[in-house]
Amino acid sequence: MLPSVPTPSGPGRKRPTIRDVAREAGVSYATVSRVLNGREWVSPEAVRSVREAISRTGYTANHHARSLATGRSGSIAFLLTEPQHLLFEDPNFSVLLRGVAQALSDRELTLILMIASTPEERARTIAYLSGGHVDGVLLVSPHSGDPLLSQLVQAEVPIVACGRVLGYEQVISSVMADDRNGGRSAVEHLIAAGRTRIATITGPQDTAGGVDRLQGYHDALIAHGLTIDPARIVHGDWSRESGAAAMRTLLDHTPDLDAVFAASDAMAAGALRVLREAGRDVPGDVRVVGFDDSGLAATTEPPLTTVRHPLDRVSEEMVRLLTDVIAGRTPLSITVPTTLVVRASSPS
Amino acid sequence: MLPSVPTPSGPGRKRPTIRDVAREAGVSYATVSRVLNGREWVSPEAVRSVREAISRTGYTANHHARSLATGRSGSIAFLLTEPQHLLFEDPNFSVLLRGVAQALSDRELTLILMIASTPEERARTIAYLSGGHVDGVLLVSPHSGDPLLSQLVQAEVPIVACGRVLGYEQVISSVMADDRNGGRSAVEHLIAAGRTRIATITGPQDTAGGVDRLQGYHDALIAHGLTIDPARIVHGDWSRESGAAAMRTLLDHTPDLDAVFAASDAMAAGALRVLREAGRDVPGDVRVVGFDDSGLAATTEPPLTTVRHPLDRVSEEMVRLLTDVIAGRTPLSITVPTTLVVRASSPS
DNA sequence: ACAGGACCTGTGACCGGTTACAGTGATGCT
DNA sequence: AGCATCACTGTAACCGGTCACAGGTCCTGT
Repeated sequence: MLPSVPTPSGPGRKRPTIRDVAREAGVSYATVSRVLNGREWVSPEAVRSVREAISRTGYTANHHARSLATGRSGSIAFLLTEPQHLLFEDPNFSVLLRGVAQALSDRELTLILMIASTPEERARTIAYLSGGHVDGVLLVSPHSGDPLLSQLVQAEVPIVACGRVLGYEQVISSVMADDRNGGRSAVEHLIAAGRTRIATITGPQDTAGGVDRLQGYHDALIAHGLTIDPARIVHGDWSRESGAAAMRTLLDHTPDLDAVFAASDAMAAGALRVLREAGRDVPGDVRVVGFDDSGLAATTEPPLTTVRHPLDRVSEEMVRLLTDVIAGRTPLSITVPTTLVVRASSPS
Repeated sequence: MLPSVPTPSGPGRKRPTIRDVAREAGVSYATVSRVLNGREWVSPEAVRSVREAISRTGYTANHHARSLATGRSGSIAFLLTEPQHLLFEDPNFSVLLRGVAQALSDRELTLILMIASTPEERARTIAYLSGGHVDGVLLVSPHSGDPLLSQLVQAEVPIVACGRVLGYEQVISSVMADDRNGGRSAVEHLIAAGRTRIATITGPQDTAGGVDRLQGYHDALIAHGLTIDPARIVHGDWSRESGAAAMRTLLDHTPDLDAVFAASDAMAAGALRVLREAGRDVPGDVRVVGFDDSGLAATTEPPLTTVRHPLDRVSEEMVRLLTDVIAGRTPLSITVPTTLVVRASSPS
């Protein structure tokens, strides 16, 4: 007989429990539990009849009960500590979130999205996370001075951060792109094209990414015997507007520049606009290279040569690392390689 | 005495339970529970000593145990049924997610992000959601034919969708922008500027938004005695590329057009690029109006006049509606008003 | 024949809360 | 004084799972 669609719920019917299944299958509830978890010895007939009873009753396990009994929740918090308007507008953030969601889904883990910007939210978050409701926490670009960090560490929650967390390297695992070599390869690409008066628009210098990408710029110039001119280094905050502002400053102070390395695509896009307004041809007069290879990069005018920030790899590694830490591995920081993507703003 | 920082956890120490607090406070655990939930009669001294014991022990309630006992989980699923690469790249999606996250956080509800694109994911999702692990589900732009919908409805999970769900109006609450009037106001703005040969690039016609915005276009033309020329209506899929393709078709078929209403900003941006390449001046030769007022709109060249899709209102209303449905209110569909944002692509 | 292991199953305690119910003093009312 | 009521508190059952432990078969080896 074809089993009709299981009817897990109906008007007054309650959801079937493991006891209901046991009764249906004519075994004890412990046996049903064993079949469900598949770890111990159960006779083939018992397995079969339990399976049948499960599909007949439309049984699904109650995660809350299971979590209570095992102490494992099967869920991971994705925690945002920055004011969220900054993050949600960042296309990189969306890509990271998507990757993490997928990686967790693949492992049958549940993703809990938490915001901790206001003081009350932060207090609630701490209580929630240290309350053992999640098995681990993924942090996105935390500020190293954030008191939340020390509280989480004290609560001994497994944590993996996106980006090195200065001062917590021993206790918080992290995954980050190889920003330094990425920056270096970007600038070397400009040098290889014969440019020598290369400016840079940096990211915030209190983030590991901002520091490392600038360091890569230094590395490349030094390696090729070029002098580092402080006037050619202007700081931005990752945003398009800050990139535009920085570009104006650069055109004012070092008008003879022949290339720009921007530490984010958004800043590069702002720079491109200012260059166009100033009548500079890209890439003829000035070559431009960005960083991230976000969705933006392919649609600027001209399309942007950029360093690909492999966020899909990063998210996958974050989840892998977190499951390792949950399983007891000691914290670890890993770096994933970047690659240069050449487009029209600085052709090869 | 200043109470030192509570130490909720330490090397071997287990988290304190309600029993530990009761012992500390010298009352029974039922009394602690009563204090926690604050619903019944408890003497002031008992309240005080329990409060003290709680802060002394650093107690936080175990949500799993509470959910098990009450049948309420305090968490809401944000469910994505579309292939997620489509959604995560959409800036509107990020804004909606941010709004929902904030609205849930304000109500002390937890947001669980779920992806249901592959068959296995869908099966897991159904099991999870109908398993009573969440109190409600927020759906983002579900396809009306999706079998997931009927299963969720059958499982009697409270649902609120973003966008009307054709065929489920009676059982699934929804929140949507007033797309029809938004489209109408966009086109009337063009008519008011003296344009008469107005084309439109629509969204997919199997989504409520796509249909309604086109309907608004019809409404405006008819109301002002203009004829509807099928050659001036081309379909897109919301994306920039489809907008560009549609614009090329329009320039081919009705080169005399003097205005375009695109049903999304991304499509409008694609259209702008094609118009510029074709040497048409915007807004001189052709006026362009978009829809959504996404981040994109302010950064196009020229900046885009657009209909503001109030996603912050939408997300707030979705959560409000969902809590109502969970509390037993019958399903309801609501519409939030749109407003025209005038920029350079069609100045006033 | 019987000890011992492999295989399988059921009982009952437990996870950490909520809540129905039964009780206890103190007070108010007749 | 007697009794009902109010204000408060504790006991115990329950939510739906997991798992340690104690058996019970059956087979094998001596």
